[in-house]
Amino acid sequence: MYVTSGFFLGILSLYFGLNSPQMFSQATKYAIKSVIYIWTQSLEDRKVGAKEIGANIEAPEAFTAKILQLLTKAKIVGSIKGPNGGFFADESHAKYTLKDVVKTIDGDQLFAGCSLGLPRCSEKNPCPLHFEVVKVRTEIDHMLTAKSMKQLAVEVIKGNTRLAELV
Amino acid sequence: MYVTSGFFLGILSLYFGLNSPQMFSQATKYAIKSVIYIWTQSLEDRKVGAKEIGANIEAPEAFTAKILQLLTKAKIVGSIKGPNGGFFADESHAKYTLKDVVKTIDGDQLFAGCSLGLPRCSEKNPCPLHFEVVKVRTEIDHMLTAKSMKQLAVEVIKGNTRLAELV
DNA sequence: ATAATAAAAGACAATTAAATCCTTTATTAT
DNA sequence: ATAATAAAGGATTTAATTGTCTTTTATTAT
Repeated sequence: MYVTSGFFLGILSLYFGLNSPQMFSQATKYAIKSVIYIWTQSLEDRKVGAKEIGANIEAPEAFTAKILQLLTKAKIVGSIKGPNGGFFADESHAKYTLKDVVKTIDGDQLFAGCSLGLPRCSEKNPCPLHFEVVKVRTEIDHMLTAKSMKQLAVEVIKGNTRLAELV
Repeated sequence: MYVTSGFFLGILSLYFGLNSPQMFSQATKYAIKSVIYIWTQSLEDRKVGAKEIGANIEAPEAFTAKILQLLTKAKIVGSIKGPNGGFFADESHAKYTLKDVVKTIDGDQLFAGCSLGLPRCSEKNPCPLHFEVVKVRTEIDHMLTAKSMKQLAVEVIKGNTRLAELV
């Protein structure tokens, strides 16, 4: 009796299950870290390029550059082309919070709409999770609006929090 | 002067941005609704097939069947093959909550790990969101453990909540 | 025993998100 | 003006998630 050619295929078979949906998309995580990093540098009067940002937040440079385009278009940070250019933030950007960043990249589905996907879920017509989700969203809203991106950067500068692994 | 062939391509150009990460993956949403639906029927002593489940929770049948396999393997519901078979839930399944369902399909990344992806994020070494995320997760944990799947089904039977659109 | 039923399992296709690469545009220093 | 720099824009690739289809296995009624 011979071992069939399909023997090893079983090992490679795709395990369905074990996804990993998290609070934020990967793109939003990079966006949050990028904006905070830009602020840490702008508070010391340095403009930064996509390459430097990617390196400091441990994110792929090209993908980070795409995300920076969206953040710039949304006016959450500023950018200047050419030599001595780069991304920066100043007082005109000081009002923005995590919520603005998250909405720019992921949209508002973390805050709005039924968590089970029912089109007409409401107080009067709730899904099984409706009222508990309202409470969770209250906390999410607080998390995303409590501090400005600038304030979050100050904490990083102080060494109280960090954007990447320590070496 | 002629309109170039690429004219309409611009319209089709991919907008980067506007993703939609939500609290739960689509698979988990179907899983939650499936288990609650199975319970509503089991409480009236009916076993149900994947086809009926898919129809009643407004989910694709074949995909729902895959999810049911995982739920069955995790012993969150029971199943019996063959004529008069189907999915069901009884007192041996009465202890399970939303948290068990979510963990089975999505894993525990909604509750565990750094929301910004830092490998060694902790109280002593926190990311900028760490302490706020802890508070959000307390609420998420409450939402997912407050009631058993059976209790959620009772609310649906009573007409207090629902799993699909009303007609 | 046999046919019918329904879940389990596996392979595959489509869609969306993540990531990369190449070209164009704006700016600045020489 | 020209070369160098850096963001903006576009097209494409890769990977993960979502969704479908077909075959196999277990069970039950005839």
